[in-house]
Amino acid sequence: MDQFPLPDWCRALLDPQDEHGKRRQLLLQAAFDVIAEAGFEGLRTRSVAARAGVNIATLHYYFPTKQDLIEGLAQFIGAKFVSIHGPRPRPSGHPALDRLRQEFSDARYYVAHEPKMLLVMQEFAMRGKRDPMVQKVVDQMHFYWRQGLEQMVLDGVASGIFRTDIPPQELLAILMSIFSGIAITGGDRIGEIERVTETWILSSKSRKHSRRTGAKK
Amino acid sequence: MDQFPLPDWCRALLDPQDEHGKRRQLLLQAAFDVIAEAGFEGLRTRSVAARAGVNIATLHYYFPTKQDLIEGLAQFIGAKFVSIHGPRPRPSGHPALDRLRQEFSDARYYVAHEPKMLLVMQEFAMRGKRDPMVQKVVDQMHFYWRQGLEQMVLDGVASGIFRTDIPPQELLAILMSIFSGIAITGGDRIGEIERVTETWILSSKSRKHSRRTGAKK
DNA sequence: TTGACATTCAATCAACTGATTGATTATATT
DNA sequence: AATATAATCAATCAGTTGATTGAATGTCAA
Repeated sequence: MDQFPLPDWCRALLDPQDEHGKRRQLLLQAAFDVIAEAGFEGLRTRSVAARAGVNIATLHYYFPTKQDLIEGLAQFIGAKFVSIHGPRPRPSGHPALDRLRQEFSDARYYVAHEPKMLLVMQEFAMRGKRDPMVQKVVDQMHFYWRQGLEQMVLDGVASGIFRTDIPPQELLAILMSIFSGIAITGGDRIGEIERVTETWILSSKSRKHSRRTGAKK
Repeated sequence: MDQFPLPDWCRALLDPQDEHGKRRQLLLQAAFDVIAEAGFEGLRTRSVAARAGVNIATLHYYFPTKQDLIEGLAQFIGAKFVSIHGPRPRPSGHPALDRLRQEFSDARYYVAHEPKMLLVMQEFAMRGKRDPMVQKVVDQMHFYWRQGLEQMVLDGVASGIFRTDIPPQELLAILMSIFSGIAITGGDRIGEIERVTETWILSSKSRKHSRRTGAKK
């Protein structure tokens, strides 16, 4: 959505200049679609080639093995994930609160406009359990996400906008659980969850910020 | 662990008398193990038969098609899921709080002693998206779980042990998100999450109950 | 014993699947 | 023009996979 600072490890994948890179992306997008529809369970190199409109041998020209294709796609969606965001919430004057609301905005955006992304992400998270190369990328993304949230929590507690009677690490743990839960439960009720989260996490003296004027459509 | 009241739809599956039923369960357990190790992605009828120590044709005698095996397993783990629980928490005098702590106890127990169960459950949840018959069973379990939590929330709010300034449906939504999150994030930090949850959810006048004397090993 | 039924398995089938081969075409370089 | 390189594809291979067949084995009642 907006421009966010991207981590180093994902820049190269998102702006292809050469034909070779574009062709690669076409195949990766095809693989993405196939997995979104049929899961890893139904991922066939032939399906990917057919969807991309190329011969099966051409696919193997760009990705010598199926595993190469999968690892390439892991990088691809990893890069996409950190570059796609929901609309920025109206600034509240408190960076930590803005960051929290951004997280919910992202969640809403993915559920509404990029459901395939969440689905494929889940597929990769599960595959990672049996595929070290995939797990590496998953861990990378998870670390990046966790780091951002941790910074938010520390900032929020330090600045007094978040309640200070709960250790930051505990806040971080439950927030991560909440957002992970949203991603898999499909994300109905995000509105309710956001309201409760703010009620819970904001310090009593900062409750005046607790509600925005209206929800974006 | 303890005896819990079981819903009707899962009794028949758990106490086999006849040889036929036992053989069936042996095959289902084998399928469970294969999925736990390789996911649906790696589920092969031959692997299941081999692990059960029977001929592939014998498997097809009990489960004419692979789909039959999968649906049978869905019922099987559905039944197991409602019958396996963590140890009962020490009674606090408040049913709703006991129920909440039971939920965390269950979460701990599954993470520590039945990690395969959580893994396979996730596999089925994902497969359900492309398999209506599986989804039916998944929905059944989800509904059963949700209903129990909803009852807890309503009870907790009505009895005043839970804070009353948050609508019950919002409490329910975020609690489900939290527990879903725990199940997939692997469940480290359950202790922290439980502490924060109680801090958040208990009404101010009932905080004296908020901590137990010690955590079970 | 005989016959009906349930259970098991070796052998096999047809379709699928990841990957390779060898030829062909397009583009760029000398 | 001649040569090299990149890209593409039809055809094919070897191994896999869900499922079937038909024979063998066991069990129990008549």
